[in-house]
Amino acid sequence: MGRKREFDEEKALDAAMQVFWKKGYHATSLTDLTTNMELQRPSIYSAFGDKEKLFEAALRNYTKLHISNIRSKLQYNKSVKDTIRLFFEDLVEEKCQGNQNKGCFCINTMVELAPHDEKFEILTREHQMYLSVIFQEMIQNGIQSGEFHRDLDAKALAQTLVVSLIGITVLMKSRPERSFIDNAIISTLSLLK
Amino acid sequence: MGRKREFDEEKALDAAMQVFWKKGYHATSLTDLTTNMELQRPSIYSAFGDKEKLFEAALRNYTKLHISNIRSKLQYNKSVKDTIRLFFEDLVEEKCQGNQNKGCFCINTMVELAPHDEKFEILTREHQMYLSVIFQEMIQNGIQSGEFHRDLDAKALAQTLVVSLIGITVLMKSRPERSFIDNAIISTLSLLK
DNA sequence: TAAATTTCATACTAATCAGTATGAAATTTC
DNA sequence: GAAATTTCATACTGATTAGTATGAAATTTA
Repeated sequence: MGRKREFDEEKALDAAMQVFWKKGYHATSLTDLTTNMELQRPSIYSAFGDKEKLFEAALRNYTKLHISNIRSKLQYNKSVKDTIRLFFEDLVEEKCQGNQNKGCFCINTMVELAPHDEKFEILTREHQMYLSVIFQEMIQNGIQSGEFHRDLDAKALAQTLVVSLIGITVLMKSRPERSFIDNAIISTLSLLK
Repeated sequence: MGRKREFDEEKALDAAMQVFWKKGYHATSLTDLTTNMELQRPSIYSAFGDKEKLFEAALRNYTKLHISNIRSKLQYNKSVKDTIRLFFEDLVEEKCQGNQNKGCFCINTMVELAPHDEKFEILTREHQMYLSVIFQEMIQNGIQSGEFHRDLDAKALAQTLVVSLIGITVLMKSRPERSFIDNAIISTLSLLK
């Protein structure tokens, strides 16, 4: 019964994600959203609730995509260390180029909203923890296979990688010299041995 | 000639700095500013220009204070490594407590404004570069005194410390387990040897 | 003391904000 | 095909936004 929805909810959410990712929560207006989602206001409100609900949905959409993206980039091939190195180098490469310096939506939200809203404090924290677990598993594989020393602290090193990842992602927003980032990557990866 | 200014410009700027530091640029309204600066709108506009000018003045005020703050915390005493360790541990301690998770004003701005305004891209980048130079000088001292290996890359390690500092400062906004941060500090400092 | 000048407080502006009421268009169920 | 139901577009709401015009209060120069 009733009329059929004319818009693709998933596409609309992706568009919302892009806008919030680029501009953040407060700098994004409903007008920005209607323009980019190609939807009228009532459609947005009926499908996603208010601005904050939409933001949360967009962020959850992002973290899900982000995790699967990272998982595929970290597919085990030969050396764990080389895989991680390539991951970091790719990060620098893609963020330097076309990608207009949006950084990581989750990190942006950690800075903008986590201190003011427990919901986002938890959401962003759990995402980072999840990332550290992925790194930890990789490092453990490296230990098992003999690539790394037996007495390496996989958990601690994985958490260090996450801290480094955040630092690099944030610092790149100020477009520092390439070598600044490269040096940080080299030093950090030298911990894996 | 004319009436004397009744307010302390420096105090007003400090108050503005606190508000922008806590809430960021977009989430801070002129009403927030008049309340916290205890000034009427026309007084703010005549003394500092518009909202963006005031923000820039507040940020410059912050970076100046921040540098002198860090310089005093990094006063050389005995071991360079211990001094740096203490610096990072203090950071965790103070940000965990009373300080209501504001993080670093400069880093917050790097995330919120640097990608959208070249003026802030430059300002925040230069601040981070300045910090790395301070670390670099310390590490060079450590090499000179024999505390560190002769072949340590002081510049690269200093830049790594800055990346780590940023990562930790940002991650703490999501209030992760204390050990997460502690592990990152221990690992990163293990590069100084 | 009088004129000149600056600060400050009130009250305002036009624009934009998030969110919604209303009714027409479209589709389904009966 | 008629009634019921849902979506969509237009146009609106009251609140809040950044920024300012105006005049009174206060101080200085002459």
